[in-house]
Amino acid sequence: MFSVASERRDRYTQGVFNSLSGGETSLIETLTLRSVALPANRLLVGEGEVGNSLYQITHGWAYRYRNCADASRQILDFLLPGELVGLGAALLGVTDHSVRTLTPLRAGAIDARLVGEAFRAEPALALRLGRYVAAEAERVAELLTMVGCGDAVKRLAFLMLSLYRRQARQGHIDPLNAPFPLRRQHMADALGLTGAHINRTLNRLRQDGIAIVENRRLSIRDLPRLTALVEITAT
Amino acid sequence: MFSVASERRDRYTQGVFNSLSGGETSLIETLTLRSVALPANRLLVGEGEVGNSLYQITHGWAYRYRNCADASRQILDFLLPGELVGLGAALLGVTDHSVRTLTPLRAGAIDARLVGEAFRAEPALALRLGRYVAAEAERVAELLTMVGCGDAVKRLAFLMLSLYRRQARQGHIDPLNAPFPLRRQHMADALGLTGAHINRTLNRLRQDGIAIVENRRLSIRDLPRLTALVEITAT
DNA sequence: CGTGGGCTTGATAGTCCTCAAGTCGGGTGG
DNA sequence: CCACCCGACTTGAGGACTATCAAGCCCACG
Repeated sequence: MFSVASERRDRYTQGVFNSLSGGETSLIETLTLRSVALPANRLLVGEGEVGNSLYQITHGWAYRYRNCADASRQILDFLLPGELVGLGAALLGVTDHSVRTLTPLRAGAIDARLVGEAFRAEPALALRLGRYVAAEAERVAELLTMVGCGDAVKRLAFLMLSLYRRQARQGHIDPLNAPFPLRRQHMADALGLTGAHINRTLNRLRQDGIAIVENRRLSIRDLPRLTALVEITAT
Repeated sequence: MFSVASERRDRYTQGVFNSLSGGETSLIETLTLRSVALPANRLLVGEGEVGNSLYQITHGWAYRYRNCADASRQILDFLLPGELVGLGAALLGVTDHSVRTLTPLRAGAIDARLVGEAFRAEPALALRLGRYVAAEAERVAELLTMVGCGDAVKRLAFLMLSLYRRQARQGHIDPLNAPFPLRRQHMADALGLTGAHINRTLNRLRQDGIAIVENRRLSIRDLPRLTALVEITAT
């Protein structure tokens, strides 16, 4: 007897809830509330909410960001299928950032009490959640490093590689035709650049035969050189 | 009967281990190994270590950073007395960044098994650790936002305010004479600027009567304007 | 078929970097 | 106690990278 929710979990939750014990699984199932579906570019979690909203993405991408000044924002991380939204908020009690859908998105809403329950009664699950938070922090630190130390080419190469690898880790992905649903402005907001300059930089990467972004897909033409751009290049 | 370790903890651990239950306290005491003392500018944790090293700082400051290219690095966070070093590494099993002392430093080394034990047997302590990791991630996200969206003045104002507030939260600090042991190069590496430009920007803040950094101390002359620089300023 | 949003591209300007030389201060060894 | 020395700081000139602004284009959508 499988619920719809558990089938979904089997297929998509490779990063967080895979291979759980029976108690953990039943706890999660008890606290999984409902499934939500949103179009692209919708607010999932608003900054400053006293969020009881915890989601696990089943289909589609989203991104976390903070508003800066008037019209500018900083994208902190992209969220892929299988990943959690709002775990940090559930732990700290407040959300300091917003989350918005990048593509049409489906997600399972989970009762935020899962977190408290996990720490109280399911140590293995709690540890998993802790590691998830640490891994997320890891990614933000990596992005900060690139924004702080790299020029436009290096930052963009990093973003491409990073998103490609995260997808590849979950299953086979064609490097010549990987999903890459970011618009120019998303890349700009993630990397601390402008849309216009992103465009120029993409042109250069295309002309150099390194990578092409087209039609919301990424085609990596020269993985070694792309990797070299991220690892070696100074400014 | 108080051990040296527990006295230290009473006075300095306001962010992490304060007001613990008896079981938690005894667990920590069991796993607190020894005290270490280091001069300034020494490596505490090296990148790539399979770190069993978990510390709690008792005196002095340190900072986490990642090496970028050849000679450049990105400082991710500063670590103040009472805070933990190496918790992320203890959770994930690998360290992706280095930690270096900023001032002469004393710290208590804690057996990294504390983390596992906490999750297994002390849920309240585990939750506290989880929150600590989330708060640390929070700070990195905030720094990324400033580096991504702000000009030099805004970034520097943010850094001053952020470090001042973290100290003020732990006890009363004179805004006109707050500890600020960063060299130009540390500010540069944290904010994605160069030492030379940090210097010019500090000059402007001093000439505008907003803040002065001198002799490793920070003197905030106009807190409202300093705050406004961080919150309002666009470009 | 009109419209709007995203993309593209050019010209111009600004912020910040690079490089380099000179100053200052503190620590060390004689 | 003093001379020396090294690292940190300071300041200037020139240049690189990226932002800004603006206009035209293309496509998807209503």
